[in-house]
Amino acid sequence: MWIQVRTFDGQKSIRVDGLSKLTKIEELRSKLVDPFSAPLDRQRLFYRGKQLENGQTLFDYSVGLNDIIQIMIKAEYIPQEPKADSGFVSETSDSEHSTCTSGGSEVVLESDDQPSTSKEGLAEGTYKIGDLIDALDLSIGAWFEASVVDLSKASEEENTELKHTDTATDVNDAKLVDANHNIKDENDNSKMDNGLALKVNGIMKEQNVCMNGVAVETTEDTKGTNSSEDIKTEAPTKLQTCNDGFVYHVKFEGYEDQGILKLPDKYLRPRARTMIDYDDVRVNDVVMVNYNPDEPKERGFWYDVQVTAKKSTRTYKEMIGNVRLGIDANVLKDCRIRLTDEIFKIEKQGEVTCDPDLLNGENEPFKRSNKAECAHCKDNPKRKCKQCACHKCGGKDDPDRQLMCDECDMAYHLACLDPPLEEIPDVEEWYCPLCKNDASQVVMAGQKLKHSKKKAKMASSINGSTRDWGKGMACQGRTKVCTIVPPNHFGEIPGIHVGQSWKFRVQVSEAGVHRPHVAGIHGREIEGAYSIVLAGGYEDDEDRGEEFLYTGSGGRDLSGNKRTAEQSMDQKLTKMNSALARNCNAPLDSKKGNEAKDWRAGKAVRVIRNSKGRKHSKYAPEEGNRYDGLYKVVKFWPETGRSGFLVWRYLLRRDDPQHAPWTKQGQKKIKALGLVMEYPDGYLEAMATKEKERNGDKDSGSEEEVKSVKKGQNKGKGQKRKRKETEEDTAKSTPKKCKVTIPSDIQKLIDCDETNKKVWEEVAQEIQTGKKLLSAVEDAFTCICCQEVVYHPITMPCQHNICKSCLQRSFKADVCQCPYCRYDLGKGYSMVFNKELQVILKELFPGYNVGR
DNA sequence: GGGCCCGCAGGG
DNA sequence: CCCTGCGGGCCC
Repeated sequence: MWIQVRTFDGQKSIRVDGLSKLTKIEELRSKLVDPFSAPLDRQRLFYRGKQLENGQTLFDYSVGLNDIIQIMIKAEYIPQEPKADSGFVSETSDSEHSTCTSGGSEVVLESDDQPSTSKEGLAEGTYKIGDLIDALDLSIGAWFEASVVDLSKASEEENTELKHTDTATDVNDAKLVDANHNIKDENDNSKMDNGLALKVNGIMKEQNVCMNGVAVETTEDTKGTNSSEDIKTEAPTKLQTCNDGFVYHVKFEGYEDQGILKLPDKYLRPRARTMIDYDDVRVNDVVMVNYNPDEPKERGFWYDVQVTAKKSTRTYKEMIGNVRLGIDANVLKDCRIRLTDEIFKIEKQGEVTCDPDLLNGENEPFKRSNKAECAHCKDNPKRKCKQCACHKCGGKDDPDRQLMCDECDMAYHLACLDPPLEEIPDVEEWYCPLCKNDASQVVMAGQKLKHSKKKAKMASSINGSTRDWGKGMACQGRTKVCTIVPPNHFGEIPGIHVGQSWKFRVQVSEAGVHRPHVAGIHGREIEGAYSIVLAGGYEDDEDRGEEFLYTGSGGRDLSGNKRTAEQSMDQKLTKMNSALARNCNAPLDSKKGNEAKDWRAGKAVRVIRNSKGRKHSKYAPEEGNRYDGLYKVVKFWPETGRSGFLVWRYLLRRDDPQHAPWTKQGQKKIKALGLVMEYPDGYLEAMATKEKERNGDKDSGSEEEVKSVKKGQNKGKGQKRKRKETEEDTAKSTPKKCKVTIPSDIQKLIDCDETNKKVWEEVAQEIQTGKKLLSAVEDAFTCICCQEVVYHPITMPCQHNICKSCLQRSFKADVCQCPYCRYDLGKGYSMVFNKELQVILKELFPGYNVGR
């Protein structure tokens, strides 16, 4: 086995050969000393977030074949003269100061509510304490109902910066849902908002960032408020927000728990109270409406909008307008306002009263409703909601008795927890059952691994044997998974050609051709068998190439952790044996077996032949495993096998338009496609180093050989090499006419299409001499069904190129499968028809619904 | 060359 | 969770 070791910066990466799963970490380290110039004690190794410790094995950490281990090389310790001032002081003071001052506002957590010392003689402010106003939320630019709770003379600092006081300071409060839940919800919302970073009230700390963009930095332009002269007197570089020299301490209605915000008069105005009828709104009017920039059909927040158009029918009224995000330049153009039953006049300061006493009775402002905080339950207090209330029971009762998770922010009733809690726990952080890591499973750096339940149950740990599992592929797992088709896919795998071969069974599994590593039949009892491997594992097999007799599985005693054994009991038609029988187009008879009348109508089985079958079969490949195409089960029956025990036997017959690999045409195609044995990544290199070690350095020829084999490994490369050879050949024999290379498709046709070979050679020549345009033949393919050459094939979603006439002849719209490989085009999984195919299918089958 | 026996992945 | 298995490498 081999793995990759890479430095953290990715600069250096090496392959380490000669490992086994049971290799100890210290042994691995010794192999890294030279390549990384890293002494043993300075190596730190990491895999999947764990630091590898001496004494453990690669298997303990589940390190697999070709996996990457990261190496960190510790710096050499050089004792230094201690310095007098080691950055201690600057570190703490720095972080204290810089927090929360990012935008135009500052969040200040005051532990005790200090009364303002400068309150006397402040009655001349624009607003009075207790005034009912609308206040602008700077982060989203919407107006909220608020009231003035205090005011103070703007200091020099406050004249330029907004200040915010948060009253929720109790440590326990931070844990309580009531105090924090809203914040969480809004955070979630803001994630979804497209760059608008919409949040309620700009009160959370994070919002300082948002404020930057929306309001504060654009205060030079003050067209939205009263006295612009004041501003002009100020130095242009300094941000000016206070017009009357006061800052108002404002409480937002419905968001009281989020504290008091200090705002200048510019961001305040008398509470909206006058509803305007839709019909009275004129174009160019500026009014306040409810709008949701993210979900225009839903309720949102209250924004000022300049109406640009009105559209109405008998039943529906809407306005088009430019929504102002705040009082400054940011505008959302041409928004459709649908909530036209609620349009408010924008009140001007000084023209109306803000005094709550005077606003009583008929004058009392209409309570406006905002966007629901919980998108799930729309804030319906009667509805249970596991998103905004207890995540266990959904109950909204007892908010004080709910705990919020510090990871997912979901709330839980103390009583809903298992075990239930009596009190809010006195801990820094609390994690809900879904987020909490099992502390017993966490491995700290330097700690030994916790033994896993799974590994404890394995044979190796039970019998305590010290036997090594080998340095090869015997105990390796997959390094890739086939996702092109589901595991229960019948028929051909797109992209896999007849004749393609793999050295190891695990690779065949990775390719999706035959998934089990050891088992001969892959299938499901009630569905059928998808693939089988012929490897001469059962003595009753008989291989005649186009047809063969296969033996079912079972009837063996596998005790002692064995994978194979001699027949020692009768086989049964269950599990995989039953699966294979179901491929036969005949009812399942588990006593006598059955035979298909129309054998081709059965389900196709992919057949893989393994080199081990060579003992009895001349059709087996020389090396590894070869995909031989699709076969059908003609009949199945029970019989007494050579062992004297009953075995189930199956007759399979080839039914695949692709030529078998042992035929002349098959061979040609394999050659043309450049198919060569595939080895696992790094395998050949590992073999080469092994060989080198065995021979010493005297024989370097073997390595060369390996390299040349590897070059041909990749199909593409093999093809290229082939093409290059032809080019060179032609260059030698005929004078060079043109530098244009023959397109690979044409080359393929020259190689495979015996009957039209001359035609294709002519075409190739025409291309090379510039007589024919490349684009005209780029689309030339052989139809996978009739093998005719077609210029514009129909490419099925399974990548098969099929000519129009073949598709027309064999495609069944009601079955909806690729006529060649029976790839399910419609029902099984989400396959998307390309446009070209859609058009063609519609043309061929007028009633067929291709658009899904 | 034959015996031994392991993880891994798949299905039930 | 348990049962199954037409691999594969190493030791004798």
